[in-house]
Amino acid sequence: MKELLRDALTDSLKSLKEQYDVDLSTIKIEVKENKEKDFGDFSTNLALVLSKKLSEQPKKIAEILLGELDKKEFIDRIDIAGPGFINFFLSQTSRTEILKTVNKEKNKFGFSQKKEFESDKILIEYVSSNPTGPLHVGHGRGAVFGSVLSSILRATGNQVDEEYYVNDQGRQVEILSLSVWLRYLMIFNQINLFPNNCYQGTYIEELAEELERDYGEKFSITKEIENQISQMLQLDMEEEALDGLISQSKEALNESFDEIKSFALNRILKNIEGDLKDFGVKHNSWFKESTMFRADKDKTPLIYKALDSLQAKKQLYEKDGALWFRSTDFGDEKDRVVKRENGATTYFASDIAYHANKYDRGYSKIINIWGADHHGYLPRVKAAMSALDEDTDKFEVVFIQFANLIRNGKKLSMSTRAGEFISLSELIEEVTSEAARFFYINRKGNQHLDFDLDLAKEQSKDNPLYYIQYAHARICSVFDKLEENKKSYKESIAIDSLDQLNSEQEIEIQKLLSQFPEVVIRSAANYEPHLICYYLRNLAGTFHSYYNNEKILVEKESTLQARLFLISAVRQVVFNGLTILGISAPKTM
RNA sequence: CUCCUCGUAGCUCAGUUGGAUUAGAGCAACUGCCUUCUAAGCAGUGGGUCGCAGGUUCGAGUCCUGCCGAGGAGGCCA
Repeated sequence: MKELLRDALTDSLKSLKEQYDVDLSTIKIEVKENKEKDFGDFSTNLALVLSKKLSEQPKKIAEILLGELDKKEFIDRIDIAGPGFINFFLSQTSRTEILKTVNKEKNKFGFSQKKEFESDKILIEYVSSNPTGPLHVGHGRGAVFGSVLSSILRATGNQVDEEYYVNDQGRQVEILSLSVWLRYLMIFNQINLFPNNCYQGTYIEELAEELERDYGEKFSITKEIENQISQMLQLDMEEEALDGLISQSKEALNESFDEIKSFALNRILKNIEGDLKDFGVKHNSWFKESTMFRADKDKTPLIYKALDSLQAKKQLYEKDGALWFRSTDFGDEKDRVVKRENGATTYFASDIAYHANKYDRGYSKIINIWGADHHGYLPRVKAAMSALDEDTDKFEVVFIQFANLIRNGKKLSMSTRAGEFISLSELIEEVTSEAARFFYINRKGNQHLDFDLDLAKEQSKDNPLYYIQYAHARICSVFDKLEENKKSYKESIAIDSLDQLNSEQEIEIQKLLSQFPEVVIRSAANYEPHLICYYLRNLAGTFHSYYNNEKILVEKESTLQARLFLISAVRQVVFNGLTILGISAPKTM
């Protein structure tokens, strides 16, 4: 409908151009929906925008435009109001068009295909938590956000890949391996002390037990090494001492250290993947940091390839024995180390190579979902991409704020350090996966979120998810009742009876339905999934109100069929919206 | 100290990319509505100097600057 109005305005703009001889090609025609029904269904501020360019009174321009606007059949009336707004009043038949559209497009309504441009190939990287422990509630919000955003971007006609970047390299993973091994040795009573800066969770002990079950005594040690290790062990160790212990362990175990490492990593990753699956989150690609260090088919490993090309562009220099990247030349606050004095590359170096690889894979958009605590990290990654002559406009990062869990009106405190965290799987078990998804996404991502556990479990109108799902169930139930009454729904009669739908609420519902495609597009363009939640809440509310006000199963056949047609469109749109959010639309509740 | 995100009703938050007498929801508070298609719901009432001060223009909750306040970030950690 908006399109039709815009087309009509474009035509009248052309003739205006002839009169004034001014270039109007840059003018953007905006057609807006009105909230106040006294002002009509739609309006445009075109005359106001033009007034400066033409140095003419807006009202006069509006009149000229209006004169040029042929009275289209879908328009009932056109007014000029206020300082120069042009208001359009739609005819009754054009309003009900939307119902036919929904009825025709069904599951596809609100989903668009891109015509003018080729669809974008988009990579979304999200979650990417370190594989050193199970996912906790802190990861939940980013997980749902990424998964719903992917779904929204697909709904608007793009091809989307969802990727998890696995940091299976570096110190944290070595501490993990060490932690598992030490717990394992404790099973054999070879040591009896566990350092505080090793990983504390009970899952480490479980991994150690599994290790013992699968490998028996394979990783136990001689008395001599036992003494060496015990001597180094302290409850409170310096970080350096811990590194010493890691090298000592590597020496004692040789290749077996890597065996423990990959055992622990695989178990934890499997666990993470399972938790995500239970949460309705599925990545189709798992990119391991370690793959960038492999020299496949005599090719230079990706990490060195990236560093070499920075080197070739003279963006690296040596200082204090380390290798630095001139990120300040590209707007970063200070230069960053890519290779340490000890020869090891940094995490940042991996990230440079990883992001360069994303570009190499030919994506037209590269989106990262990061926790808000990483925001200081963005300038250096951007700097690196600029230095490599990549188009940084393709690269976008969405920062997600942390969520507080609220129970009995009080914040739950969490400390990762002491292993006191609520795991994601515990949360899902408590409130169900769907409620968790909805509550995480029901807020702008860059906003702090209070997640009220009690509310998420509540089955009443206060819980927006139940309220929305209930609208769907209610409509289904009306159709069930219809059959019980030995009546049936006949679309052909309905389509001929749409003139029955002209109460205020019926018009309001049709307006809302026609907004759905725009809401999806807007939430895709701005990366704002919460808009869909708010939209559905709104639609459900309008329906519940209508339901209470007007009996649907009435005697008069034309009215009955028309109302059924209307609510079945509502049901379809609620269903489509929930589908995008990855949430089910139950038939009964 | 520098940089990010933010500040809207008692609480939790929206606000269609700068639009129209009257800035919207939901909680919470008060008042009504079940012999009826699900009351798991609906209708109504009260509640605001959009943090403060300037600026940009026909027009600002929305854009710019400066203050005030909240949270976060600034490692040869990942």
